[in-house]
Amino acid sequence: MESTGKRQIWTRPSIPYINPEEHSIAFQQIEVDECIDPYSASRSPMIRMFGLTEAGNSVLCYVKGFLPYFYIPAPNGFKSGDIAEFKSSLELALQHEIPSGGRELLNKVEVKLKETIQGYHGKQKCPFLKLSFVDTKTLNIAKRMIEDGSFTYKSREVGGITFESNLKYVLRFMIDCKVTGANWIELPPKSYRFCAEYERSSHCQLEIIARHDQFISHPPEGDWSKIAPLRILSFDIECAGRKGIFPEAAQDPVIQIANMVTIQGEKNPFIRNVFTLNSCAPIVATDVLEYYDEGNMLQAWCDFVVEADPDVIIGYNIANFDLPYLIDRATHLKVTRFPYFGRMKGEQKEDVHHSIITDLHNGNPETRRRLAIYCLKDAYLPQRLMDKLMCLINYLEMARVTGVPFSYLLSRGQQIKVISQLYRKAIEQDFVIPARKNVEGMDEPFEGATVIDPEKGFYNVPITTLDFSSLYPSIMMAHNLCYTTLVDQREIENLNLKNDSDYIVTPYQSARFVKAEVRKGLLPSILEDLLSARKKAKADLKKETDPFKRAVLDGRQLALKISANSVYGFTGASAGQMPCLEISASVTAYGRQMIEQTKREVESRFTMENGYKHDAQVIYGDTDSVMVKFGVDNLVDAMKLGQEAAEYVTGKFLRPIKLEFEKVYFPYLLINKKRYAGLYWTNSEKWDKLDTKGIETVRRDNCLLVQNVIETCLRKVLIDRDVSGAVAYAKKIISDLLQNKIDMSQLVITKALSKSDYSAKQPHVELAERMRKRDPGSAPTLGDRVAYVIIKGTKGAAAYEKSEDPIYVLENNIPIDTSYYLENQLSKPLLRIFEPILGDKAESLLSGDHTRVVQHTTPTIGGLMKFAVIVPTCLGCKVPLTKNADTVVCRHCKPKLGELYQKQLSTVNEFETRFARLWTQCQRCQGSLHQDVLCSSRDCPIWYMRKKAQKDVQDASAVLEKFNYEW
DNA sequence: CTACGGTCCTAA
DNA sequence: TGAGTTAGGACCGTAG
Repeated sequence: MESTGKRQIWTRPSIPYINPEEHSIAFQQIEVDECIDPYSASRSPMIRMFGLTEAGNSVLCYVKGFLPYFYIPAPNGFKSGDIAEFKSSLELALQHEIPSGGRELLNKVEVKLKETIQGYHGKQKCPFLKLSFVDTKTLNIAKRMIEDGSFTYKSREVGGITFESNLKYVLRFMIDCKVTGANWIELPPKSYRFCAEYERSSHCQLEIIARHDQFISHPPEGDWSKIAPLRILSFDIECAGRKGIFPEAAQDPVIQIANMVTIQGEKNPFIRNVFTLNSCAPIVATDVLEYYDEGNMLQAWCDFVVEADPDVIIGYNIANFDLPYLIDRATHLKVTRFPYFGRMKGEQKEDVHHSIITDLHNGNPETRRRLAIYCLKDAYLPQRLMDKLMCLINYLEMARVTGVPFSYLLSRGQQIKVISQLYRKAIEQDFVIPARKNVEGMDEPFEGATVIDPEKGFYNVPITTLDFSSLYPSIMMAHNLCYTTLVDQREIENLNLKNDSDYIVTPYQSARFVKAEVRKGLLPSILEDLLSARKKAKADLKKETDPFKRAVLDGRQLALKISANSVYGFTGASAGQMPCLEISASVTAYGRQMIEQTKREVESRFTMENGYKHDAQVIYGDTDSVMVKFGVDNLVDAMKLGQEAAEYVTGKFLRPIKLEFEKVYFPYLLINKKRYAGLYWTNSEKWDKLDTKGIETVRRDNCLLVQNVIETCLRKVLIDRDVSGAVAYAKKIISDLLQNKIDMSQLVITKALSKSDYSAKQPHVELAERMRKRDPGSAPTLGDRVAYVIIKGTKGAAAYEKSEDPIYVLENNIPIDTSYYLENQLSKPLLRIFEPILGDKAESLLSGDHTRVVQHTTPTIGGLMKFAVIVPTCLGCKVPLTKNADTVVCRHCKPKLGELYQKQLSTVNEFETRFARLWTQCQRCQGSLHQDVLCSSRDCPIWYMRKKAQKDVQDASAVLEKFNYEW
């Protein structure tokens, strides 16, 4: 044993005595997946539930006996006596496709009274055939044979359409057995048995076999909303990078792996250790495990992970950097057992273990990709870890609310969550859901929301904002919009339905829906459940004092809100599983009417004629909000009127539609549709924040210079109310820019490379192509963000000809086209901000002394900047020196050589210090300016600063070398 | 020179 | 196989 550190006991609590005949077992499942029962002759599908008990024992529960199935409408005149004949006929057809040696493929055919959710047809249940199969493969073949008409029964094609045939086995199981994501499962006595040793396949403490119809699935309510004591491993690696080079697994050893294991709900980690290569000074409250061979260290770490047996593994960017690095490194060192760590012994997976959370970040794919969980470092630790645990809890709550398994939240989209809920609602009322056959081109676009024409300008008076809360969900509830309530003219006549009393006509092409009194829609019920649950969660949150319970509740209310909002998107997803334009287009049509009506109501009520001090004016509005200038000059009045207006307008609409007063902007800068900034007040004492929408500060396709300048100017204007200070600042930056005083990291622009085939030439696309020619390996690929700077080029050259890789620019001393940055990046955003405030005077920003620079940049040779030669200049007086001479000073400055050497020496030292500092910072990008960024992606200002610093060190050292020739 | 389409990214 | 929606500003290149 190389390790000199003491090993603690890390294992889980020992297993209590459990007698399956007498005792029940309850556990919280944290993941559900499917597998094939290796001990069944028929290779039956089987469910696996991973989880842990309240005591913290890990559980793997196999659930047997659940068979996949789907429905078809029973053929005309089908009687229960026909079942046997139908069954053997379909069995025969299946046997023909899948020779199974006589083994049964179609397990069961049953007649069930069901109703399609598609359209209102007078609440009539009809006979459907429920077809259960021995496995999913067979199910899919049967589905195809029925859908394409190749299966016939009594010489007639059967159905064509199938119902619920595209629901995945795992989700089908969960829905039927009322299992939701991450809920508690109870196995009553006599309903389960422990696996025999030979049946075990995991490191879990309890491996159990249960049946699908003999367990209790507890809804996550009351006591069952608790969270089991998850063991959470967080780790962080350090590589011994060669000086100035980003670590590569083939070269650079892992020198340290720091780990913490925390039990969910406990304050402090119960394991803190560091695996180090070679010796390491003791660290407070941390076990130091020293190894003298890297392979041994990696192997020991792997064993540690197996032993600590975490339920969840988190770390800063583990999925993108740390884990791949460790695995590559282990491969390089031939640590063969390495990639096998995790819960399942032997079962090798190419991807990482199921319980590894690669992504705990809400937002778009981009922010998701650069997930930062935390760094196991310094003082950041407790808060960062806490944040990520909260994140984990939010996900658990999302899984519970929507009913999907945990992993779906990371790997699947929004639709599956709605589908899960829809199925759960549908099954209660014996509805069946048609499987969408072909994705043919029915994608007629539909009209979206209204954006009120803005009265652009700078408002130095309070602007009150009124918002409809959950607009689209509330519209669907108020008008009972659903698949099950949509009714056509023919059905209206058949069933003798009366307009207004039985059904309503929506503003979208006269789509009609029956009212809730005739039939309550499924979607409105889902939304009601979600929103009332949210109300409850928010109320409980108010009362709760325990921070963990608060976190659970907050995660819950957030999950409920997001879920409610995605229902509309689901009905409008033309390429999705169940698009319904009548619903989605009616929702937006109502929304358009409502925002217009709100504007009218506010402007006609709050008038001087009605006794108010001023006439109110709606100066802007988007989708579900209106910005109102009541004309008052103070926050208190603006808020009071906002409250009054919200209540007044709410009264004009159907329940549960509600207009709310939320905030006042003061001052408010309205630049354009979807572009504004303002100081945000929810009480009249203190502003909450500077709110910025759509403008350059929040856009990723701008360089940092533009983001920072605009941000600073907005703060100076809106918070400090210092317009002249903002102007002076902007002028200073422009002057700095033109004098090349701006660090290149501020000038890097990044844009996503989203297609492989572009019609128009663009800077990032052209650069990616050029980089591919230079070095296909390191060039950006589809989906990457391409970083570039604009360099000097021939006069009139297009931007796409002047884009260049920032690294290349640094390494080759290529001059930046600063005037491009002024004219094409900075000037328009600055003018847009200052024009509403300064009027025509804003133009002076872009002309004047600060824009006149003595140009002493190197002249360029033609357009081929790559070959530009930097003429060496004298260190003392900057006079150009003769080419090819290995000198640093001209003859006049020779006497000052000693002094200049000292100066150069300190420059080198300075650069080295700076480089070292940036290197530390860059290793994990902590504290990067705006977000957690992936260092290895070229989308990180610190990374460029570090690159630049590295080059500075090299250049300065080279100059220092040259002194050798001087004496 | 203007108009317009392609592209990116954001608001809601 | 698996994918929420539309509105809209801003920039750039190119056709006319």
